[in-house]
Amino acid sequence: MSGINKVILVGHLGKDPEVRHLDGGVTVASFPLATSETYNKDGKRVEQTEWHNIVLWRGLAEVASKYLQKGKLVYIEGKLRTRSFEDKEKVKKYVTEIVAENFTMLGRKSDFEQSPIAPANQSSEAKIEDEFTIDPSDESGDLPF
Amino acid sequence: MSGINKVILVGHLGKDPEVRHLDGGVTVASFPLATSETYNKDGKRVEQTEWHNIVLWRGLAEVASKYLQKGKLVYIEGKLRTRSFEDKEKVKKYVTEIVAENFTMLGRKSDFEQSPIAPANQSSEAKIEDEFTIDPSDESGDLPF
Amino acid sequence: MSGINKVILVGHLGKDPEVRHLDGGVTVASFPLATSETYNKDGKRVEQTEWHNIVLWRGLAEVASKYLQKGKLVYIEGKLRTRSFEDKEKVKKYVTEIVAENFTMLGRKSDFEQSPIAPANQSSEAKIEDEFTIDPSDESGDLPF
Amino acid sequence: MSGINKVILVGHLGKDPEVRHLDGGVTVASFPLATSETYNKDGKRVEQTEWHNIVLWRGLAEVASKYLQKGKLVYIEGKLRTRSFEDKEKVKKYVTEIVAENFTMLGRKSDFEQSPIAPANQSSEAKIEDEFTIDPSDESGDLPF
DNA sequence: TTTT
DNA sequence: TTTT
Repeated sequence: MSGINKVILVGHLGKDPEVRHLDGGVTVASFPLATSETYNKDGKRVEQTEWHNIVLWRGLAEVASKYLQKGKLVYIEGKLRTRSFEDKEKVKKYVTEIVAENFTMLGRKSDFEQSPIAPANQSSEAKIEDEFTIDPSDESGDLPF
Repeated sequence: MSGINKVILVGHLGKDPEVRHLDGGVTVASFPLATSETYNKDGKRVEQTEWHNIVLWRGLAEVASKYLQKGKLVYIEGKLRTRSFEDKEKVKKYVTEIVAENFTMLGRKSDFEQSPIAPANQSSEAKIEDEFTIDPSDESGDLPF
Repeated sequence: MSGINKVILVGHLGKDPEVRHLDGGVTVASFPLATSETYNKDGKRVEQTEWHNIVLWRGLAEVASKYLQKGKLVYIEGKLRTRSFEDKEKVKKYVTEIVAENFTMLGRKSDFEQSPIAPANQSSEAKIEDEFTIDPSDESGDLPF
Repeated sequence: MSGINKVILVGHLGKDPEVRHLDGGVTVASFPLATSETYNKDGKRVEQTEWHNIVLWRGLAEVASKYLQKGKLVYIEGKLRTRSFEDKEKVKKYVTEIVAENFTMLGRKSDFEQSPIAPANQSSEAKIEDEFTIDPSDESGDLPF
């Protein structure tokens, strides 16, 4: 029996993506993402920040490592996964991560142009877009009815 | 510049999916979906139903035509698309549709067993699941960190 | 029986919100929102823009009229509603709208500081936030247009 | 600066909700929720289940404690929150929870009629609905466990 | 610890 | 045109 396990986040990267290449040639990337919420408490603006562990696989990891950097604003869609691991003292611990299924960069063209990853001499064709969507399963065309 | 255009629905099919095969061999399916909302008005339970035009393409259309039928409860994720067309009197009109990107059947095994589309003599291996997820871009495996 | 009818959009306002005050003192605001999607077609970047009719009620309409303007980037959560109306020629037509349930402004603090709606002499206490979330309780009723 | 932190789940309760009344009179409820995913691996159906810690506050906790029980299928919308606590050995640990913002029961009327919480002699007027939506305003605060 |  |  199936269910739904979906997470939608808009926030800023706390660090550059950390990329690893596994034995089978599979790429994995991960980074922390902050989502902040501002609310009034006794007439004062309080900001509460939540940190999320984002994990991306294969093609998505490759694209993330190219385009995402510390500080960037990003929309992420994925699913929750809690896994256990042993720390250095061999104590079993749990982490909950968001396994990304697609992401979209939000923000300014200028952010990308200033970016250290965008070579200064790139052709206008190759310009990184203001906002950039990755969504492999996309479908379009004219509807016939 | 990109954005986000996402729809999430849980509701019942108003009709069996209508399937069409286009010239290029592409399959398209469509059906109406009802999402009902119940609320209290002056102490009485009022039900308000919203009807949605669901459209599915290619592989998703094929699976929908096999497993979905009038009355079934389904979770649908997709995007909004408004398109124009001419009616019989050549008047330009607009419709807003939900182009499905994946779906999950919700409900009971018994619903599927009673189903006219489930042949009585199928092996237990091929039994249609109580709930059934279609999500091509899915990714899993053990995380290496 | 209930269902789920949820829409999530991130896009730019096509116009300033249009605000109306109904007879009962209820405020309604509406504006078009564009969500753009960029994809590759035969090696070329193609941008496809979808336009959505956003409707906001009461408190949410008030806040929208204060903070949202043409061109701003906004996250909107709401539900789909299709309603019929008669055009000038008394022909029955249908529109599908997104009735907003909450929204969050995305973008730059500088956008807000430059804003014509932000008086230059406001105290720092009242400064409009870089991004700003509104999340009141849901609202419904008959749409007056 | 704000962001978006949203979780959407459809799954079954692993246990009855556990309800606590805090000193200030605030009610908190919590329960584990299972979301299962079925996929093909080498021609075999594999089921992977993810467990989520659901937390509900105040009015939402009250309604959950009345209507939700072990085994029920439910749609939950909420936000992620990771908090730290000390275990019995005074070791600092972290848990990630979903703080529910609203929920909808999915499933069959018969489920509710069989329910031990539905007194046999209630009038048909008071019958618990097949599916039932709760959508109060958001709630937050420090979790007491 | 759910569900099929 | 669904479902309860």
